[in-house]
Amino acid sequence: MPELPEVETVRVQLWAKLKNQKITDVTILHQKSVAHDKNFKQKLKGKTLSKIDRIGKLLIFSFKEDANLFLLAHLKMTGQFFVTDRKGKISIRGGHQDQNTDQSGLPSRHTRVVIDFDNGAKLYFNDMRLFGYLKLANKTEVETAKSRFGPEPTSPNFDRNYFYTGLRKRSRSLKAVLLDQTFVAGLGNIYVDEALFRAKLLPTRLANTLNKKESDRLAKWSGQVMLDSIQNGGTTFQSFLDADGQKGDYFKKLKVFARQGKPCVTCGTSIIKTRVAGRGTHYCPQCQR
DNA sequence: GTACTTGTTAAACT
DNA sequence: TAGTTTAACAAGTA
Repeated sequence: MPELPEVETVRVQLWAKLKNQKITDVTILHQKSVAHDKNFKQKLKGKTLSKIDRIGKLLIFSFKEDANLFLLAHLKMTGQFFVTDRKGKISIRGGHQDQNTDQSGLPSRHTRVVIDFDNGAKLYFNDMRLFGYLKLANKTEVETAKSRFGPEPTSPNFDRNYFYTGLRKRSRSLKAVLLDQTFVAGLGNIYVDEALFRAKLLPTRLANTLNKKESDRLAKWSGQVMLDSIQNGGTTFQSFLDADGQKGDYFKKLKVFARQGKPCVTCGTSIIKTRVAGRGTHYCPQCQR
């Protein structure tokens, strides 16, 4: 489940391998993965990659030849990018690990799109469950897509008053509110649980019951857990692999996620796993209130 | 065969 | 109108 830190890690690595490279060919193996766009290949061929941006968990590719053409990429649950070099050797794996790829090489049975570049690199988009997508968009559509994202808690300019005001007018659980990308962008199931543990707040706590101090604590940790993860190359969980097939290191630092039944690192109480806002949720019943 | 997994959105609801 | 809830998507694992 790639969240902001994993997507950011992938963004940096893709740019390192593909910057200013021209697309020489596109192979679509599954139409759904390109939003059923019949002109996908024709529009991309011959375009030179000039930038890769990210907002929340969405990647936005720009091209030198056409300022009104963008490629939006979302990995959703099981999307993953691979890049191979001229010799076919894998130089990037990022996103959700596809067990099959290790055995059968590329393209694997979950490869949905292949993009060839003129330096001999190939970009593979694998997506087992087909939730992810590569989608072409114009400037207006990109602006619309961007407008649906709230601010990122990782930003140094993240506004704690906006956060507090937003919490006060929401009657849902903290878990649901933090997962809402229109309120704050970038957190997914893993980092929501981790941020709540560090802020000592229960996932079931209703957002409008927090005081300013608690809100500030949650704002701080929401950003900090993701920044820490980026520093460690993302989280590997069934799973995320980064450049050169390296596993993200952050998994080792998770304090509650996937630790149900294990002792809380702070107080030793058994970590609980339950369901909140329709999602698997982990917390310490002693430390979090 | 059944339950369960998750990011996002559309639709129905208050 | 805006916030909330739920189903749906999809295919794999336990």
